[in-house]
Amino acid sequence: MRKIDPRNFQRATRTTTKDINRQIVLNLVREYQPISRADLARRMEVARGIVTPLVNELIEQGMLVEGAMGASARGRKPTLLHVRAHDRLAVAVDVRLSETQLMLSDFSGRSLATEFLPTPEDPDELVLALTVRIRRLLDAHSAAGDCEGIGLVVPGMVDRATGRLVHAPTLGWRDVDLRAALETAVGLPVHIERDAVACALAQMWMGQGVVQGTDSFAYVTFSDGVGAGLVMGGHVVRGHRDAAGEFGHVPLSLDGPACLCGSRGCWEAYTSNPAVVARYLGRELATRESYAQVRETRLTVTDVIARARAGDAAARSALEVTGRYIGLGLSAIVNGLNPARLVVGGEIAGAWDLIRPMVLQGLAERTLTQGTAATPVIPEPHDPQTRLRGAAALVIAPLFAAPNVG
Amino acid sequence: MRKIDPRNFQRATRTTTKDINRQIVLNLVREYQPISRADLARRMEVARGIVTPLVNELIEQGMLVEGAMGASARGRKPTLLHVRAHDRLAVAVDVRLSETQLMLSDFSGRSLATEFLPTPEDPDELVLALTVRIRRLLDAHSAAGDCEGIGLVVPGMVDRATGRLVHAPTLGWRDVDLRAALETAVGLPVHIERDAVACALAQMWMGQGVVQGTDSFAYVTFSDGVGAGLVMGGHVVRGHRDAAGEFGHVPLSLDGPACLCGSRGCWEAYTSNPAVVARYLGRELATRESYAQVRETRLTVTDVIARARAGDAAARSALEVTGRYIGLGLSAIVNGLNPARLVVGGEIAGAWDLIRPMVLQGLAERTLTQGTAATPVIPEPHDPQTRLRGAAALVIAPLFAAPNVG
DNA sequence: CCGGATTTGTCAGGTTTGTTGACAAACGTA
DNA sequence: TACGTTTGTCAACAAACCTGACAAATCCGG
Repeated sequence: MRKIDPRNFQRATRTTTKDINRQIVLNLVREYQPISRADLARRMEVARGIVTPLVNELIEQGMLVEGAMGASARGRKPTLLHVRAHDRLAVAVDVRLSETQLMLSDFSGRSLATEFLPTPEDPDELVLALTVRIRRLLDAHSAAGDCEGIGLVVPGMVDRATGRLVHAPTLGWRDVDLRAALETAVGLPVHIERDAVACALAQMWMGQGVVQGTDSFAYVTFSDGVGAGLVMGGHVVRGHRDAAGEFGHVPLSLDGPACLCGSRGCWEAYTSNPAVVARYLGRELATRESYAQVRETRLTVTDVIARARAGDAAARSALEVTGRYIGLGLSAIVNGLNPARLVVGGEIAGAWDLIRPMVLQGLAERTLTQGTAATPVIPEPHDPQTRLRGAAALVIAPLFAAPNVG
Repeated sequence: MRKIDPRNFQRATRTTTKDINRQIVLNLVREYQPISRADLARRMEVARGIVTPLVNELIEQGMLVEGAMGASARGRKPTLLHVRAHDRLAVAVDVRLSETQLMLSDFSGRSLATEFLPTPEDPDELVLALTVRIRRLLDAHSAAGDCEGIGLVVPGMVDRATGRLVHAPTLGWRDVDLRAALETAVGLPVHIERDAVACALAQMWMGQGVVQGTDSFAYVTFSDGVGAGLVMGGHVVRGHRDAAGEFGHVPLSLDGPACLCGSRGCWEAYTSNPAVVARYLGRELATRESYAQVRETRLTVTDVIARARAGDAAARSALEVTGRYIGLGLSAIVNGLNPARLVVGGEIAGAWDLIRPMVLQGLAERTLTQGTAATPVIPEPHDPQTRLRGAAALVIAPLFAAPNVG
């Protein structure tokens, strides 16, 4: 039940009905392909005569293609429809502190090529390096299809209206206009988004089905920082200034370990990758400097997980304690938003078998009802593809989204 | 940008365009009344010929009425349109531990009559008592118009699909089918909702403008418990099982004061009414029993506020400390959802002048950016009308909401 | 007092859709 | 080969937006 904003509404025109139905057809094909016109009509509960012009328009637009003839027990064989995906390309870029990844992807999410480069310290250099590599990538695969846009995933806050990267704490960048710079350099539309939101989009649009059938979930990433991408009622929740999802800074304790945000006792200060390593080392994250000291050990969460699997009791215990804190923090999301599912990403998700009981215990400790305590928590083992798929989704998803009216 | 759920979509029919535009007209009249057809056409950027049939349909439905002739500098005078409100009634019911309030309201939110009764311990008795009083109320005001429904606000979790009250901790009720019982007894449609959500609806639909022009805000109530009603993108966020908004149980400290939910250190345990009184009395809420002891003193937050105003330093200090905790907890909502505004309701909002600086300090302490730290916090001094207006909105709002398609 | 200018509300005709029902094409089977 | 079944298309109708014209109502200057 949405209120119509009398200052900012979208009037329905003569073509609105068709726009809506065309988009429904498109999404049905995407979901059930290969599928015939007659099948579409049955799923939409309309006569076949309505579907035909919608499909033809989508074919003309280049969104759908006709494929082979299908099988049928009796009667005329249907011509099957597919989403046109294999000759439409998107460049996905994932900027992280450790490295920047590029992927050339088709519209089904299939990867055609991947590249890595060290992330430069200066954002201008990044734009330069990306431009060169994207051009080379597109030249090398020009036969594969046309590229329709670039999706750029960044570890920090974004202003969608202007496309500026407002603040990326791990990179130390502030107020950089990445979108405009890359758009003019490459000559393709650029979509920029925060990493956790992109991961949520990846689940929503290119996922393997763990959030299928749900219209609300939260994707929580544990990495250098902790953040969430939120989907409620089929909508991505971005908040008033695109700052929603920073659950990493809900307090677990007002005077707990120091957090890089400047506060103390944030969930992130208990569960981020440096926090896990510090816990394993028996060090306290009492000051900001202690983060640098932990980093200097060059020990990673992946190392800690490997040692735990090798029988290191201290590593195992550090992970289990972390698991409980993860569950405790998840309870804030569950109590506050009541999503149908929680998806947990990041390196620590690779140790799910080790931490699962503690996560669920922590979650149950602070949730209010049995129903919310039973919210399924699904690990997504660390997979660089997720963020890249999210980056591709930035280009692809808008073409499939519902038109907004009312 | 919403994804169309291929398993649960709403196809557009021949009348969808008109349905959307009719609802837009209705909302424009509601916002700008009195307003002429020609003005509506200008605001919608369509020809006047499109507006006329939409308006006539709404008049026929009984949603609009024509009023007096308007003034005009030159040319023919317009006939002004109004939302038909003064002869359409709704019964608003607010169930609280201390007492249950009834209001007979017209569709503009104007109160025709108010009644109070002590809340019975048994839900069946409540239905009985409500039935008698609602019938009497409607008989007494039968000349004022027809009643179109009952809005029921309860202090607890609700299952909207079945209309059952799942759990109301302060009342000690579990799994009560209030809606069905009241519907059959009175013979009018009953809409049931959690109190914080109803308060958010009151702001959204019948508010005095503090959230006008924003499509996202959180209404946070501080009373026996602490809860929030969330509105994001014009939508009320209810979550997967109508349990969203329970921010009262985000932890401020994992081993803080005991909370009635069974956990420790919840925001609620620092900021609820009993917590404020306990703070003033210098008592710790270490166990569940301590809540009963605090209640036995019969001291209320209103008393504490009065004493603070009278110069009681301990009272003043208790309120200020509470203010900081309120701000600290609000930061979780701001970081997690980034609403455009926060509205604070409950008794403590009546002491806003005393606590404001501490609330803002607490909020700024834990928010990530200047932008989010500057989220406006608007007090709504305790006003029993808010919840009752929210109850009325449960009946009224669905008639004005946007049709859902796509 | 009258004609022109202006604004409002309505209406007829054109266009674009959904909707309905009919029909040819394609296919398997008796 | 005849028949039933299924698919895809098309024509006729209805419902909505859209356009442009027009009558009604009002003010104002002469």
